Amino acid sequence: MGRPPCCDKVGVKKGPWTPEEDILLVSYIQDHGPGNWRAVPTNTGLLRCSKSCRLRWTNYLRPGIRRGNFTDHEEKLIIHLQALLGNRWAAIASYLPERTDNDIKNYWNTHLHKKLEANGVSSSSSHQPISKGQWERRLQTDIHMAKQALCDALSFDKPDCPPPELKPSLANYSSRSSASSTSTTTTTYASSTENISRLLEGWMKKSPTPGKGRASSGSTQHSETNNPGDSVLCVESATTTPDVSAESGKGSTDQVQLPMELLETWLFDESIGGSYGQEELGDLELYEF
DNA sequence: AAGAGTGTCAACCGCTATTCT
DNA sequence: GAGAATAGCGGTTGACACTCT
Repeated sequence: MGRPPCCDKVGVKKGPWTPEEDILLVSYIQDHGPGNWRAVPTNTGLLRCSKSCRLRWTNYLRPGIRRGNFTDHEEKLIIHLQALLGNRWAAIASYLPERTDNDIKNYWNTHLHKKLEANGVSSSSSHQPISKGQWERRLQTDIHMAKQALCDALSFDKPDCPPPELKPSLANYSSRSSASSTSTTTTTYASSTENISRLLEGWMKKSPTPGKGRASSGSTQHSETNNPGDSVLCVESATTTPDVSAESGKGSTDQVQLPMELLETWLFDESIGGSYGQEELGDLELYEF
């Protein structure tokens, strides 16, 4: 015996969300908080399946989301992380807390991938300069080193620092009046989030931590042990399978803190699969938390 | 001005891991 | 423990907007 179905498959509406539907969803989440998605359609009267409600919330209605106008820094960070993690968009999105995995994925597919190919730079998903096995062995070793570094770091009595999604960049952003003030104006409703963000302001003030999902909401992605100013990146590592390659993207994961110098090694050392040489990456500043 | 071609992105689909009964 | 549903992820699609001819 399993759980009851989340929603009726019959009569489920598909296609673009209307403002009315968004308001219904936001109002409900304002009162109950995100999560328990199977209850959302029945409690709100929305003719949407729970999956669609969750997607709408995490990708468009959730507070603190910025849409469009990727900065140069974000662009380069995405390129770096894609080279490192492959098409693990949720993991990549966890390093850009204002962006959703779907947004990053779209941006990669429509802009960055073409741009890199035009420049003759290969991405890790399309071409790897070393064999997968080689890369994985090196990755395993480095993850081990990173874990060791983390253990060492934990042995110090350092104050906790917030996970990336709570870092000042997001906090500053979340306090802005409009989540889409920098986005390109379009005529489609879905891209016009200003009205929604206004709705959400009240909720943001009284809600402690929106979202409790995995990578897209980010709350389980990051250890709370890194400190402000520490040059580390958080990278998931597979614990149940050695297949931690970019292609896999599945399997249970745990979290290790990558020292920035190690990340730099990964990123710039072509012999271990760093797809981009220093000259290609230009003046990228590595993202520091 | 109109049709064709191309680009963008919101949403859906199918899958796996996790959770629940 | 088994089976079923949910949550979440990445890949893909299709509608719309924009550009070109």
